[in-house]
Amino acid sequence: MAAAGGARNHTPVNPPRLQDVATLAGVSTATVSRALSGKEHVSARARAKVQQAAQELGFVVSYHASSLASGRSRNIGVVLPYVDRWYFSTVLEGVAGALIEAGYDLSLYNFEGDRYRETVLTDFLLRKRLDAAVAVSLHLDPTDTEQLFSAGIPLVGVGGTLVGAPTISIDDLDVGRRATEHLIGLGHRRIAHLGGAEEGKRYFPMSNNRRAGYEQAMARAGLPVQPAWSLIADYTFTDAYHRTKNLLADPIDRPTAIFAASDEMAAGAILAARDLGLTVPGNLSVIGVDAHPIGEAFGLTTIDQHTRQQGVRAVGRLLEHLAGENSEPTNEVLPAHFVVRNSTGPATDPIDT
Amino acid sequence: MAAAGGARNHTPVNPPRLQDVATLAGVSTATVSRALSGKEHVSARARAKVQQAAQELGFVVSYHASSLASGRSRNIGVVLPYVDRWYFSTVLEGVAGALIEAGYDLSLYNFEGDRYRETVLTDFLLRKRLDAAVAVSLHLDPTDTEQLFSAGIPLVGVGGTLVGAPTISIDDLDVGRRATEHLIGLGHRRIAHLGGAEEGKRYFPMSNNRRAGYEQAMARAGLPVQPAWSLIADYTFTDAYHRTKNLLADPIDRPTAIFAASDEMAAGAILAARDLGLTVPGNLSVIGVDAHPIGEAFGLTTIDQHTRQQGVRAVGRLLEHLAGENSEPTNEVLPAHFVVRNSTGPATDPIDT
DNA sequence: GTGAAAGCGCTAACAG
DNA sequence: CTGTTAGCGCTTTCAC
Repeated sequence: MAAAGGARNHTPVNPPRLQDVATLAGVSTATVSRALSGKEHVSARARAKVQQAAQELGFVVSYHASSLASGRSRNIGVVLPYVDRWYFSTVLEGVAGALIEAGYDLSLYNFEGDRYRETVLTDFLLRKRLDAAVAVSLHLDPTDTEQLFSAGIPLVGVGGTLVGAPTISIDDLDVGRRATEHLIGLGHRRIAHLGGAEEGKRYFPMSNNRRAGYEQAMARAGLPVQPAWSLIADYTFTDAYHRTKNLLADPIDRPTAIFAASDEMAAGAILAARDLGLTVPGNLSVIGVDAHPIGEAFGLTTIDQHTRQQGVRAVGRLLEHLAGENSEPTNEVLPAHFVVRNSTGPATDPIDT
Repeated sequence: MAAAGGARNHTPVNPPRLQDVATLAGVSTATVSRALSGKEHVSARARAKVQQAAQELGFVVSYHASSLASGRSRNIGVVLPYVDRWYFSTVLEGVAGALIEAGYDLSLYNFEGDRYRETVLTDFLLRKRLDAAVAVSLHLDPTDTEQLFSAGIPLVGVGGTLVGAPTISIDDLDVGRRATEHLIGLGHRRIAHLGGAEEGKRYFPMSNNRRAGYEQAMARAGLPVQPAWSLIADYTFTDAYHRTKNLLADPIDRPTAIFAASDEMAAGAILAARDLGLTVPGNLSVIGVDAHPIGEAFGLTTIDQHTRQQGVRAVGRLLEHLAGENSEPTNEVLPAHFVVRNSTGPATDPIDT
């Protein structure tokens, strides 16, 4: 038999059940249930009595019982590869806020890179406790998604494409192109790119697309893309700092501008330039992507991808899906905007003809 | 009646129930339940048959049913004021990892400052779906905690003290004192502090304690604490950058060293100094707290508070508590260590006699 | 060691 | 509009 319920370490009071409220209000449990969940077919009078009684008893429905009986749990899973990185924690803030507003609980599943990928997918996500899930910047095989779908868990993706599910993202190719064109428009011809790695099967092709946008813009302008100037970093400030320092070490043959795929990397690049005695944007222009708060102090020009909003919109899409609307597995593209500060300026280096 | 179960948007298969496994294995549901939850009193043979059958059917227990019947949900709540700030997201990573290892689900509750404080405390936490909760750097009134306790939700705090519950923290007073003494030991006498605000009732007195440690060290060394040099910032890089710039503007009357309560603020201070043409540590020494990854590129001297580990330990403590051990409401102090790089050096400014 | 059976607390037909 | 009544799928005594 189940535990008698009650507190585990203090005043062990038996929490009131729906039946208690019904008795006190002088109605049936069915009416209490309807009244409390805001359903139709309850007289104003009954509703009032029920609310009064529930209030008096300090009643809160048991989610387990409610979920078991109804098949819905008002609980959404959020699956991501990292939580201590800016992009992910910011999307998470957006998702969490939107979920609270909608009255949903949030179950967090962190892969920690690939470490818990299998465990989460196999042991956690399938326990039928989720109404749906949002996958942030994750690459899920059709096998993985199919498994979730057939467990009755609809999915919405953020940050790229996901087979068979609706997704929210920005146009990374376009972002890469616009950032590069901003630099080209300022007269730069020697432009390097600091992007992310492909990262196996874990990620959406975000990094690749921004890099492709860079290459496309360069090609259109008839500019060469030197392999040595197309760097791969791990999206951290420090890694970008070190790689940029090496990149800029040669005073004769160095770029006059850098397009970094994230603001943290862009800021690291700026610091590296300064440590080398170069001025920004005097000797080097730098543009990033994100509108990360650290960019302000660096005077960083960037493209705002409205990260938090991506999370908010993902929840919106999910709720629409749950309501049976807009559940086509299409990709919804969110806009991204320039934020021009002063890390980018006209190319002046005489070397750069 | 409840929904027939099954998928919501693809192949609507009825998920196997415990009964199905029992039938296939030729035993009773009671035996299946025992076997699958690793309990005693099951013959090796029965256990094997059950596991085989469960495997075959792809059976996963329904957490709602299981929780309702047992009163336990293997679900822990994590409550914090922000998730998009480094300290919190890093503690969260630690908590999430430890929880996955232990087979627990994680429900995330983000206050967003104070925005959802009431909502979370009132509407979400009390729904009897949590076995316990960890509160990260949160100030909870005895009223709040008592409410949780009597709802049967044990609590563990991280980052300070919490009335009536076990807590994990570092010794902030000591950290503040050691950081300041490091500076004093290098010969500095004009030392400023960049700390956080008291922030109403939301936070643990972390900021205050680090500041108190600073004041204590200064007093012991017979050094004056100028009010104008005891700055209050919001823990962000950018705010620290601006405040430090103002602080250092006066070339005659300015500090030769700064103790910042976080690495992000310390890094912002370093950038501000450089923008003013000052060298670090030549003209200004800076020390932070955190071991934030950004510190490396800045060569920042800091005190590592092993943030992730605080989260891991909190879960450890919680599991002990749930197992009935070590449930005294005591504070467990974790160590913090110096990481000396090159943002701190001997005081050389002639002004500083 | 194993099975029968009584719930856990709530929801949703269905009948009235 | 409201009450009655089956369950939702599992855990856990209790008897065998």
